[in-house]
Amino acid sequence: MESKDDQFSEKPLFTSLLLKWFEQNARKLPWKEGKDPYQIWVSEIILQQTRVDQGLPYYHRFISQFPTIFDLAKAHEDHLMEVWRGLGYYSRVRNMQITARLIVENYNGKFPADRNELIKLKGIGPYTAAAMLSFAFNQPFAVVDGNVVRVLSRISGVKKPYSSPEGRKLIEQKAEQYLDKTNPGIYNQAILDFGATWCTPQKPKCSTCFFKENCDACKNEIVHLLPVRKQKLAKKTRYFIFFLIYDESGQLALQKRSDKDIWRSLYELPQIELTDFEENNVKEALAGYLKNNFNHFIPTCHFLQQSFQLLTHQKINARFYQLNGFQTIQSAEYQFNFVNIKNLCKFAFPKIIEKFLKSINIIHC
DNA sequence: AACCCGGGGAT
DNA sequence: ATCCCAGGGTT
Repeated sequence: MESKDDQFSEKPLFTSLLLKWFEQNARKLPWKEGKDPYQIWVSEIILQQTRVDQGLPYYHRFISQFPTIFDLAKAHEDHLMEVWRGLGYYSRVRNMQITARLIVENYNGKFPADRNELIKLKGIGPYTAAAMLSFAFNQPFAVVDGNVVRVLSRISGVKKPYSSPEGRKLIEQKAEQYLDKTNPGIYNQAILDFGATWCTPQKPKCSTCFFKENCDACKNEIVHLLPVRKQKLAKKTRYFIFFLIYDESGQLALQKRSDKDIWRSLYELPQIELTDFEENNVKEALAGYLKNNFNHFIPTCHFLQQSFQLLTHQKINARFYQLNGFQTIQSAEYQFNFVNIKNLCKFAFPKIIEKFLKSINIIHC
């Protein structure tokens, strides 16, 4: 009686309040019903980077198609993909079958209750291992997923991104500190449900939160700023000038891009890259290019058009010029090749090049 | 450490 | 459009 109270009061305040919150607010989810490691594993893999609402119907279908790990191990790949279709991240299900076969072969169909063993399995990383160990085997491992990072960042005011070594250390330390080691499964479920339904990314329910008096982010009114995400690299802006060059027989000059940069191994027009499109800079670059590459007979140079392309990490500015009066005899050491424009369809171009070639009506595919 | 994998819901 | 989701594998 007294020991029970002592035990309760020894828990961190956050832990006690979270467990109390969970008593009233637990989500009912099918994989919480039993403690079958196989079903828990299936649910955790499905829920990687996937919302519960989205994954739920897939979970039911998966379990009905592959009720045991033996069914999964001997399933045909087409059947797997049919069940997984539309869920995304398809390597998840391929890795599942690799792991299922290994578990059947080496472990008689039963997952080992050992983190060092689980973590070796395809598709099981730190999160999924902790989830399986705590949910199925009641071992004291704290889950750390997007929900947990958000909750802990806010209540503890962690301003380092989880992706940084310092941020990761802080969060993992807090996760370990708050974990209820006597009931790790319950605690982990609680913090996941709390993150998913209360301490949400947008519009968290701070005004009715059990922890608002103690939450660092809430007290300092920086909830909306946490967690700090890894800074996306600023979009680099690049400036290319592409040259449309025909030889005497009407063939077009192309060159292949290197393996290092964007558009690797695609084809493009002969090109120079500038630091900007400031007028004098462009003039100098053009003059230099013509002088260095066509020193016996300088072609004339006409501006055709300008265009833009937005990539994930880069903003591309492109200008296109046509060079007239090119003479093949001087081309021996050029890095580009001349291609019959009838064959242009065979080459893979960056979107911005393809768009240009279509705009001047020399490819149609 | 950076990049890749993906469809979908919320804003 | 952008963010983010019960992350993990590869290079």
